[in-house]
Amino acid sequence: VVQSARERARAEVTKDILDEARRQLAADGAPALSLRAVARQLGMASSALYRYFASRDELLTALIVEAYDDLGEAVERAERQVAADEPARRWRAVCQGVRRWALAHPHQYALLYGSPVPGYRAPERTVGPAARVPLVLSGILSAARAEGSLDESPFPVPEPLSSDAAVVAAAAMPGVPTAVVVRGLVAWTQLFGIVSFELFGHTKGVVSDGEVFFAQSVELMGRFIGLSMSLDEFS
Amino acid sequence: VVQSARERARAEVTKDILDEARRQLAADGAPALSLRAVARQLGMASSALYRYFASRDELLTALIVEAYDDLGEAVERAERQVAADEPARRWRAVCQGVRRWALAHPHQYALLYGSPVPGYRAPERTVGPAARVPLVLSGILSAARAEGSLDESPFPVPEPLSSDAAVVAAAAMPGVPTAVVVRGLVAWTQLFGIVSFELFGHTKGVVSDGEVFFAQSVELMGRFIGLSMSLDEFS
DNA sequence: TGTACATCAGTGAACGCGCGTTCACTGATGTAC
DNA sequence: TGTACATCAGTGAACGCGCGTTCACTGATGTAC
Repeated sequence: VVQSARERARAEVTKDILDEARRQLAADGAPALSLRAVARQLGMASSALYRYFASRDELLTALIVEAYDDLGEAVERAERQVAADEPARRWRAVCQGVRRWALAHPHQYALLYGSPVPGYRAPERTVGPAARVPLVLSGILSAARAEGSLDESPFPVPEPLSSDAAVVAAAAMPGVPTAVVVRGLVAWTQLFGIVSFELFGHTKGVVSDGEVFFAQSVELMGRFIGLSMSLDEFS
Repeated sequence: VVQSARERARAEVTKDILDEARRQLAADGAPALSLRAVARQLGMASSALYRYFASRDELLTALIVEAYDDLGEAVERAERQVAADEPARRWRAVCQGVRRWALAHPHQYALLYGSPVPGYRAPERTVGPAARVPLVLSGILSAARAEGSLDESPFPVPEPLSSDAAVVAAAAMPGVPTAVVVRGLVAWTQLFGIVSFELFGHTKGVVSDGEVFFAQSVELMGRFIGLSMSLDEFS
């Protein structure tokens, strides 16, 4: 792949812009991010940025995609470090991965999972990256089910319901019963719920040790899903 | 209580300002709320607002307190409409109350439970109103425990953990075992997690019917807590 | 290999807008004697 | 009951700031013959 000087320069400047935008996002949060500030820091005219991003929203979108991918990669990496045939450990690794990434990147987490930016509509290309964590989770469920270690008994779902709401999610987990899919979705919302609450300050004055509470939550929700979470493996 | 004309006028103008601010918040979201726009709508000079609120942050705080109280009241009202000695129904009522309020007031919900406003620190006086929903939840747990209908078996918590993290929350529920308190906290984070996900668009393309999924979630988490959720009572 | 033309990155000025907050002031309401 | 003074709501101008986006332009890089 041969790149002309122009192409190389373009790639480099694009990267510089993203780097600086990411830095400002991490430092001051998404609402404070401005094209002019980025340009100023890079020593270029603010109008020059329009050669690279058509608008502020496009820059925001690039940062969102980046953040989803960064989170997805961190979570996938964490999962890869435990044995593939031990769903309980994979579940723990994924949950801890999400929390750790969130604590390390609070403003990017808020950009992804906090209040939607008013007037901003997420374009199609954020969907794929946003699906990485859910995909990892459904992989764990599928694997546990396949190897027969999934306890399907604890929580039967009233029938008229189970058939309905989770159709789309179920497509990612062929063979997994709908009742289990629903439990997985509930655990998914709980995972991000607890992380958001900790990060956004809602557990202040309620929970004394966020890390310990989170670890407990992971154990409990793991069992809720039907994974075999042996107590002695818990560290 | 006799009010001078001045006092009456002051109370009225204060109310007008809050009404208009609430209207703009509900319409465009917190980031778009500006003192100048409020003043403009009321036909007064923007500087006049400073006789009533020392800064934009103070106005925001007033709106936050108001929103917490509105949510708290809605939830308490919903709970009061079911029998006090049926914890399962109370749990359902409270969850539905939270979701309904959130759907009816998305921007206020986002103000309370979305990304923290950068640079804004919530003052003490938001703490009480913010605690209303958690208090209602802990009341349900306490009542269920007191009447002996709480199943404490399903999820034992590893011991080194249970003693630690939930001390503060446990104080609101004397007599309730720590393991149960932790389960309650987990359910609490799940409740707001699922509502946030629905409201902020993270279940789009995953869940087809938000209402049905939520109802299932409520049943499952009710059982997770240890409440006796009889299937046939489910509507 | 050299020339003519097209493409493209970057500039700097400008448009049009909005914001929070301060300050000296006017005039009305309230209070003390 | 009437007067002198203090309190307070509201005004309008100003400060100082920042923003996203457009546009005509320069000058360098790339391309076709």
